[in-house]
Amino acid sequence: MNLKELASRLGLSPTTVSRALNGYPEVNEATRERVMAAAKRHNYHPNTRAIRLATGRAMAIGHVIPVATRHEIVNPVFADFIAGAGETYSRNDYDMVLSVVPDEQEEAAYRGLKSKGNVDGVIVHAPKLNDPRIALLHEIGLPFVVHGRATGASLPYSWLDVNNRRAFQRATEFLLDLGHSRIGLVNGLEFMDFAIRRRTGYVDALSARGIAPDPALMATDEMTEIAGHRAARAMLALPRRPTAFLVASMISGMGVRRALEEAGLQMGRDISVIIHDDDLSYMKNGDDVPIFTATRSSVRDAGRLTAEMLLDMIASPSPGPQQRLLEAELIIGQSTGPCPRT
Amino acid sequence: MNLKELASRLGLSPTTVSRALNGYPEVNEATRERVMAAAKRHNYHPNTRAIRLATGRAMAIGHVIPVATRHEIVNPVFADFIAGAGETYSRNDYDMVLSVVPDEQEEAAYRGLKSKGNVDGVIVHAPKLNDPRIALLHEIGLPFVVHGRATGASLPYSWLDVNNRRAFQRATEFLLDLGHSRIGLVNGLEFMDFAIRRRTGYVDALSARGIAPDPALMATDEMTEIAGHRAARAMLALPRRPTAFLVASMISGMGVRRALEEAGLQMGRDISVIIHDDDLSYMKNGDDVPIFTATRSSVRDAGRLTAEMLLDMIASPSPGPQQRLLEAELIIGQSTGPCPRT
DNA sequence: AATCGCCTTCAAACCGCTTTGGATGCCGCA
DNA sequence: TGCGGCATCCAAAGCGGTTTGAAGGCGATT
Repeated sequence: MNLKELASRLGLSPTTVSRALNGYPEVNEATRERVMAAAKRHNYHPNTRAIRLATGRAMAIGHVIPVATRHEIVNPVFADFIAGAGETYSRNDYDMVLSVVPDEQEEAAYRGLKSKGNVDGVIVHAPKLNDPRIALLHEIGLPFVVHGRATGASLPYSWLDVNNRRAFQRATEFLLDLGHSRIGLVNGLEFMDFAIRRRTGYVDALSARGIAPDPALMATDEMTEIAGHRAARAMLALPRRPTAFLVASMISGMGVRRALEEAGLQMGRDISVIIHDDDLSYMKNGDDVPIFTATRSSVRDAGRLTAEMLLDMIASPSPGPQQRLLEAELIIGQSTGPCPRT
Repeated sequence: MNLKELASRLGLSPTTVSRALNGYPEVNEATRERVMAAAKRHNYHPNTRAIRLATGRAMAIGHVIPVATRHEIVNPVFADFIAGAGETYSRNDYDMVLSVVPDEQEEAAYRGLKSKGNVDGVIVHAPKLNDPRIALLHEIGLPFVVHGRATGASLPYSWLDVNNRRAFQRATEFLLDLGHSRIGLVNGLEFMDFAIRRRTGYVDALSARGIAPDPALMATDEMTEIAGHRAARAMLALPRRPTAFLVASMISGMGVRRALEEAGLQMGRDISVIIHDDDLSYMKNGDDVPIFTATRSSVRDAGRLTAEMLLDMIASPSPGPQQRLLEAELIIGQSTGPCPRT
């Protein structure tokens, strides 16, 4: 069942039927209702491919996911972000198209999306220091919003980010207030923008109290259980071990916890841990009482909001970029306590 | 730059240019080369929307992700499966479109995908006992492949699955051979097809040795750290606690490990644990030596293969369904050992 | 020399919708 | 009575490709 057939059944022209269905004013209300009823009765759904060609809009948003032969990126946070963004798309009748490409083909993927007209815009994930994608997308003229920020970018761009610096600064201060002064930072990879900001927050908080950051207490690696474990174990083996850890993610946190348990230390009593909690749906930080004290910010909400921002931009392009900074909450769990006297 | 313009620059008709670019035989080789060169020079990429309308094919595969207000589903396995499938799509110039919809709209989502012509086929995730989606997709005539199987389905369908029953049977036998006889099963939700099969494997192995399954040793819940911890702790509190655990996932396994550590039990010595390892890229089971003894099967490979199967079916429709059963490997890690004498 | 057939190329229809630029009919008003 | 204006509706021209049916050119066959 297509437009033409529906129109002929109704004894109307395709023009009128199209307008009736799309809510244009120049059609008689009685006619409109007749058309709507017939459309429903015959289960008519306009062909998306035709709409797209006729309107020149793709009604789709792209997400390019570079996938290295080396691991990284297919990160656990991604699934929840996508779920959030996807909800927004569904509500607005947009499609979400994912391009999974080897990372050396990332640029080609963006260019292809634009020149082949597959999408109306893209969301940029996991921005890095001096991320080249921002200049690239400007050049090819594809609307985009970055989830996160890219330190070093010279061009203006739209973004939505969590205040990572502030979150880690507050977490550090919280630990300092509990009497901890040797605080291990188990950070993500520090070419990732968020990791840079988190370290800054940590360093700033220490410096503000006159504590010089100790490089031996600052680890940077992938946010996996393995890496978290490795980093924590190394720090616990130091002559003056840390009395607290600040950890980049829930998963790293599990590795840290494993190291603590191996060392016979009880979390929350012998040693304190704060993690960053993305509030992942399959990796909750406890039921009622949080396991870990954490800086929390829902990455799923971020997905929802980032997508909304992009759809807004596409619907009503404005000159300047849109930007939004979310604050993480600091939630108190069972993993922190006063620094034990030594 | 579009076909018509390119054609006129070359002094050819759109027909010829189109055929030259698409490798049709009825065009002079010299002409073809001239066309190819011009296309490259002018950076011509055919408009996807036009191709789709003209050919009637969407060149896209859909994945419907129902998202409950309650948790579940946005599961960690999903990201890796998608990454695998996405690789296949990219290689074949297909788009991957994800529909994230509230679960009560799942049926409508499939119908919409078909009637609006957004996709050429879909992949069905996480099949349940008597999954209604199979009959639905048959009815609406959308090609599909199921990742997993759906016990109770009466219609034939294509699927790719891991031999979950066999994997858990072998794992159970392995533990039995080590002298364990009280083995706790920390399973996923048992309306999920894979969880049913795993339990069957476990029960079969026990029965074959004349051991009656003890309901107190069989837990079923979501595969989260929290739930794994809860289940293991409950079993460890039994008068006759298990000496081994068989666990549905890496993440549940971390919860189990936490329970063991709380109970002061050393994994691999005091108590054995086998998990199922989906070989997730961000949640590796150890570097060189596996942490957990595990039944392993890469869900990313599964994604790749499932997508290939679907593309095959679309390219050359055959009457019968395609089916493929992968075997999991049993890899030995540090979490298992002989049953300690009591 | 006329005919046949192959190799190339092209004009035009088509995919299913949107949108422009009228057309038609009717009412109100001068 | 004549005409402007409004409310409705429609024919046809896109959108940018693919594909059908046909035609021109040319060497080979008879």
